[in-house]
Amino acid sequence: MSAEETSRLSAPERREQILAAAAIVFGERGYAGGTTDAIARQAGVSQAYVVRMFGSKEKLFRASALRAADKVGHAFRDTIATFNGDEDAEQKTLALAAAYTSLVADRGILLTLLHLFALGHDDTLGPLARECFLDTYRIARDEAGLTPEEANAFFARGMLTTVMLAMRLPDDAANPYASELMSCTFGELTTDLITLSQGQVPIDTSGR
Amino acid sequence: MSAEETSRLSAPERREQILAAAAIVFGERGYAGGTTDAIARQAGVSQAYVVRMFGSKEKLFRASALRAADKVGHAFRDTIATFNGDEDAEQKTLALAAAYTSLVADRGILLTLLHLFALGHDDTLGPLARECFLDTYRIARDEAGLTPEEANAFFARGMLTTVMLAMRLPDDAANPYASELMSCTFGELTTDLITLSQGQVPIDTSGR
DNA sequence: TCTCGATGTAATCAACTGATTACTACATAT
DNA sequence: ATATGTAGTAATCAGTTGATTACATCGAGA
Repeated sequence: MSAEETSRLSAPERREQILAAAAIVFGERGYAGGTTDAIARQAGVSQAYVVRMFGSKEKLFRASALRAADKVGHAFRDTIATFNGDEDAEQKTLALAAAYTSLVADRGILLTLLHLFALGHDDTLGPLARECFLDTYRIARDEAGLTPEEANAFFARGMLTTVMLAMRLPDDAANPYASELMSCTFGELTTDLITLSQGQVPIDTSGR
Repeated sequence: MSAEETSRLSAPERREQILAAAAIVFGERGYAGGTTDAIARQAGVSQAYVVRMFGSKEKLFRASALRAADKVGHAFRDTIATFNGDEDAEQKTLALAAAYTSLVADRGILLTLLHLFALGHDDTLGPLARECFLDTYRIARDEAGLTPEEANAFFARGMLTTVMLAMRLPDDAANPYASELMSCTFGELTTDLITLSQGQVPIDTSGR
């Protein structure tokens, strides 16, 4: 992904590339901790270009968060579209959970959303956090047809999953408590998620 | 809390005061976003004093996170100490959940932990995050005697609770989806948590 | 009362970082 | 071929912030 010697790209292509880089950097370091320079480096462009394309770091973060929430929404809707109406709640929940965990492969988006949620006290980012979260909740309730209790249990599991991935618990797979918790949370996908999580290379950290 | 005209205090007293202020500031703004100056202002001391007492911002954050995890551990152990061995899993889980939500009153500690967990990719803070989390998990498994599945469900609910509070979802109590989700997650404590959450005044944000 | 250690601050520094500006290079259409 | 708009960068600036230093003030014990 980084250090690609791509020549000129169209603005929409660069935009997507920068947003992908932003998801990784913001996902690992959060809003305040993620620098536009680190994002630029990850995307293979100059820091000035990143700022100019999005106007400001905050606008870039907003775009990054909205893109992440959009990806979650699309993954859910794609799954819901496969329902034929005969599924019970457990089947639907399992299918949605599988869709959610598959998003781990899209590096950074789940972690960027977690950082966004954690910044709910911020005057300008807080409303965005609540909007993104409630939009997703709405999909589970109205489009997937889960009951409040089912949706609640589903989101609880989702949050635990996200936090465990943010903590890099798969790095502690040798720890019996960690491995027990992961098996219990991820089920059959545990080994897949562990290899997936450990295969993600660190972002460039050297000076400007 | 802030702008107190307290005269000289002993070092341990100041230390605790600064740690309480740090929990609030780090809880709202995260590690990178929380400045030593904001913490100093919240504690009513100078920025230089905050840094010197803890050596560095990172050491202060570590102390703040450890203190938060310690408070969670103590709350759990205090609850576990009331068990007489006749409780079933649901009773124990409910009692622990009540203990956890009561920690919301200790402003910032749950949110500081969430920010710590979200920084699990950090080279130096990541191990601390996993340690704090697994220590708490260990208490639920070995000291409270929950099964892996019970502990899993308990932590899932706990994470959802924490994220909802971080997002300030109680501010959206007028939103039917938000209120439904809160009722479902918090049960009878919903109204208490809403008033508690809304009573917490913003931290000082004016210039240095 | 007079030290002397501990509490505490003002002033300042150096590094970092988001943003801006002026510029270059490439592609496409006429 | 040349003009023009778009992609892209190097250089630089100004504000912020963690850290350091030198200094001030309080209180307890000899």
